[in-house]
Amino acid sequence: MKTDSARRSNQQRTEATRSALIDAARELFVAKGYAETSTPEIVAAAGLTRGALYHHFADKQALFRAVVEQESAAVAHEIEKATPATLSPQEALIRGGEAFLEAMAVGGRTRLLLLDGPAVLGRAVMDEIDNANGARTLREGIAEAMRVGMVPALPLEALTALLAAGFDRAALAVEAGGKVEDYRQVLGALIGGLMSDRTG
Amino acid sequence: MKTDSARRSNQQRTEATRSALIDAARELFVAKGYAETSTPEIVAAAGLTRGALYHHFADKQALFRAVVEQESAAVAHEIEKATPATLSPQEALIRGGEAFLEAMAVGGRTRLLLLDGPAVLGRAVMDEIDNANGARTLREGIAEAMRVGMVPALPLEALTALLAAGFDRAALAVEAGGKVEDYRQVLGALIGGLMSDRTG
DNA sequence: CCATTAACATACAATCTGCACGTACGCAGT
DNA sequence: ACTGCGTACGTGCAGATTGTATGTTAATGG
Repeated sequence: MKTDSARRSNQQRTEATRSALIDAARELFVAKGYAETSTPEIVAAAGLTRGALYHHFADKQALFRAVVEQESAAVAHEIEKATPATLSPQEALIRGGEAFLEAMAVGGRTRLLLLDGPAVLGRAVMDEIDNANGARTLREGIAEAMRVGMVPALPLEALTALLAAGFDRAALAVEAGGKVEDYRQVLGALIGGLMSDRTG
Repeated sequence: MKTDSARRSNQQRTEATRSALIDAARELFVAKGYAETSTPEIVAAAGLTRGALYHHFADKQALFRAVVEQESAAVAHEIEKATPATLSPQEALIRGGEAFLEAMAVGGRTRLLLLDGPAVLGRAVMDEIDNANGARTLREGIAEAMRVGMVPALPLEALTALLAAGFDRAALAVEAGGKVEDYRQVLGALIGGLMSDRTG
């Protein structure tokens, strides 16, 4: 039971090196982008060799996917933390949106999740990852709002996708120097307009 | 003044090979993505050598940018064609949106303009390209609608970006198999809701 | 008609990726 | 505790790719 650094179980070894690789990769992917980051760079930063990398991950893309999944889960977690089930659908949507924008302001999340992610992994994989994390929550929230009549009956999938796209774009714009207030205001107007709408 | 194939001026030579490279590159970039397409493949498809490519373009990325710019201009052109100045702001927005979705349904435009483009060239460059083409038109249309009071006073830049993001996402979703009608309906509801809104 | 330059083709150097091979340590069975 | 095996790596290699430097041909301008 000694937590010695030289004497560790295989399980903790694996855990440690996987984390080291993911963390090092994350930093480089964020700083230089996926394509411009080489595996020698990554393993050097992690204090390992490419042998370790290709033992734990099928290829460079699989490592990138692990980074993206971790990041997506982190964002989803922050959103869930901000939207307890006790909130009304309306409050949940608003708070969730706030939490999303705040979470996406961290480090290089926009680049990982909104730029390189879709291009490297493909939109289908990204949708899958999003769905396993935050997007499902959003869709359910909207469905709930629709059931209560807060929002007109519209194709759920489409509405979810378009709202998510708006939030994504807002996160991108804010990181690029746009004023958060502007985007919050427009997002609010868009959602608010929807709620007082009969257009169908 | 002979348009002989063997006897041609430098200008038409340049024009011809640039087009051949861009066309061949477009097809491969669409089919396999930017990263998975090699320059030997491109020049082989164009019936040239890499010498020609690197003579006309600084690097692979510059060739990709040329492809993206051509595609963006094509989309913008189709939108302009569908929105003559005689239309009311409201009609122009609706028709423009329709035209956009239709134009984006062509070949691999979503991949070029919405997936690989932002990742390879960066969001800033893509914004620049969009602005030089279609986005400016959209912003002016919205500004006009705002001036007439059709749409509440909101930060113009933000509103433009979020609406554009919605249309982008709709184009993506439609290509992925989503029903056009669904997205048109939601898009309409979003815009319609905005017009009958006091949220500000 | 000649000098210059543009428009290529070819050859080369530097990387990078993925895999095959080799090794040492942890782990289960006896 | 000893042994056989699989896991967790490190190392070396082959193929491919990018950008550049060098050479050649053809067009252009004086």
